[in-house]
Amino acid sequence: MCAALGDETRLSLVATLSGGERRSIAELTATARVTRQAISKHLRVLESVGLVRGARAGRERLFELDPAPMRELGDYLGRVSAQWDQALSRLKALVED
Amino acid sequence: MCAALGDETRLSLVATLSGGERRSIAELTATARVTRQAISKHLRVLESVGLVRGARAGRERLFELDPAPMRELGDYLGRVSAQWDQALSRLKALVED
DNA sequence: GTAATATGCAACCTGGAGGTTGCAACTATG
DNA sequence: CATAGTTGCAACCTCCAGGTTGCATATTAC
Repeated sequence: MCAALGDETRLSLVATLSGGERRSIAELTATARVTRQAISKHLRVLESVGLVRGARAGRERLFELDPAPMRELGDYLGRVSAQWDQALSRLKALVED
Repeated sequence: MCAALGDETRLSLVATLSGGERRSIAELTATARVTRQAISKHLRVLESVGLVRGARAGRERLFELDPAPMRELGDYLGRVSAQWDQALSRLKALVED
């Protein structure tokens, strides 16, 4: 269930899109080492998770990064690290005392 | 390459072991929904990554959590979240301005 | 010694993620 | 309209993590 960014190809897609400009599937394929179909699949996954938005524009389909979930991810990491701090101090207390 | 805690079984193993007491494979299997062999494999993986330590004790093999990598993980999360803060402000600047 | 317990080892099965290929459909351009 | 470019759809392939089963090995209990 590596649902999102565990994959290298997918991560590089997000990295490319984090440039801020909207890219077509063909463009995104150009800089990748896999088939257009593979890219297309990944984009669909990323879109279904909400990390990315795609919209038709003429005969091509332009994708852009959706910053909202990124911000959520930031908050999440913040909360998680806070929990970790607590968990770690508990663990330390348990082990080092 | 879901190397460590992405898996449910493995995560629950760590959770159980975070109780602090050393557990045999049989004990760990008792509370799990999979075979002893599966548990054994998971423990070997966790051991190879350094999250867990196992040592023979008579005819059984007792496993305990190794807190050190957990602490490292905490530090790591801290650093990552810091990087995220920076990345997010850059992203925000890019999008919201 | 013998039986029961706890583990190790090895072969095998399975589902799904990541890729590819081939073809059909739509759009722009001349 | 014909043609080239961009995408969608579907079938197929391969690899491997997670599991299972069966048997061998060690250790304790009797």
